[in-house]
Parts: sequence; C-alpha cells; structure tokens
Amino acid sequence: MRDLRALRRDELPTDTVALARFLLGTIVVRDGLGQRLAGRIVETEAYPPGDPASHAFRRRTARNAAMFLPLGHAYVYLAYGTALMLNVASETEDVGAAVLVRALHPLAGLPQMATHRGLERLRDLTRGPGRLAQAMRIDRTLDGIDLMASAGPLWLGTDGGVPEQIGTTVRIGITKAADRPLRFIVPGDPFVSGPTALNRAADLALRLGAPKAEAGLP
DNA sequence: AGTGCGATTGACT
DNA sequence: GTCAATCGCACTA
Repeated sequence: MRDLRALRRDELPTDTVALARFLLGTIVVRDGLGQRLAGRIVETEAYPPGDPASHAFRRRTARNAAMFLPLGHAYVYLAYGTALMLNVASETEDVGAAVLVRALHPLAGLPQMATHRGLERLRDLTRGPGRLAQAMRIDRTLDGIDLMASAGPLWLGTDGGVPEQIGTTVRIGITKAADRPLRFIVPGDPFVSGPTALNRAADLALRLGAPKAEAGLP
C-alpha cells in the first residue's frame, strides 16, 4: 500500500451507481482496535433511489435511517440474523440510497482479521459482505458514522490505486429487480465473492468498462 | 401481538 | 450441490 490518505466528501460521486464504481480500489480503514485494519474494496453493489431491492424503497425507518444521511456516511445492518453489512450512503441528504461493500482485498492487520474470523483460509478472510464486517469488527455501533472522518473508528481512504478494469454483473442474493446490472467487481481479484456457479452465471453478463473515465476521478 | 422473510454464511451429503 | 441457523424489521390484524 502506497501512502494512504483520507478521501474528501467532494471527491465522491453523488450518483449511487457512479459511487459504486468509484469505491472500487479505495480503502476501508478500521482504527481504534490497537492495530490498524485495512482492505481495498474489490466488489460493490448499488442500491439507487427508487430501486425495489433497496431497503429505502418503501420509506425511512429506524433501520434504514442511515441511508438518508449525507453522502459518505456508513449504513450498517444485520442480515439474516447473522451477518452484518457495510454500506456507504449515496446521493444527497434525505434521499435513501447506498452502496453495499461486498468484498475487500486485505492490506493490513491480517492476523487480527483472522482472529476475528476464527482462523479461516486467507481467501475467506474478507470475501463476502458478512465476512468482511466480521474481519473488520464492524457492528451496529458504527451505523451512521461519517466515513470521511479519518480520526474515527472507520473511514475511507485512497492510496491512488485504481483498478485496471471494472466488471459489471447482476446483484447477488436479491429477488426484486434481480436483473439489474448493479454489481461491480475488480475482475480476477481472488477476494471477489460469490459461489462458483453464480460467478459463472454472472460472467455471462460481464461487461468491461474503462475505470478511470467512469470512476469520476479528477 | 403474531408472522414471514431476507443485500449470508458455514456445515454437511 | 443442498440446507438450516438466527433475529430485527416490516406488514397484517
């Protein structure tokens, strides 16, 4: 990892899909545990305004309130009673939308992550939304925090790294609007999630884009 | 107040 | 490849 710096809110694209693409290559940093944990985002999903699959589709509730916070805030929730999910709020304040962080390529604090996970194969450390949250010790207490605050326990940074390619597929594990191409991955990265069969099906819909032009970088 | 159901994971056939 | 665990939340009454 080259020199790490915090991202500024004005660098983030407001649009949910643009943000989902932009976040690939950026770094999630977990501080306050003694040892810094960090991982590069290699997989995201967009849940834009008006999306039937989005938690914010119907209305604002206690659970999804963080999706309505300004751009760059964390939305953390429990899925299936077992797995915690980290999202980044998108669009403008009072608009419910977010980007789900589905996989990280671990960069720092790997031994601690392994402890949090209960000793697993390296490849399973942060491959999948529930796994990465467990590895980074992300819980509901981090729901609603500002990810642009690099003095806080969880924040977003960059080392200037941008993926060479971005793959686009359908989203995983949803039933509504299941055909929309709103999942974005760094093709070939071993930490991208999804069962083999799903990856194969997803590969059929795979399209490659030029990340620098579409990531909204200055 | 009761009920059904996930933006998943891990164990097992 | 199949399948149960697990619980907060949304929806019905």
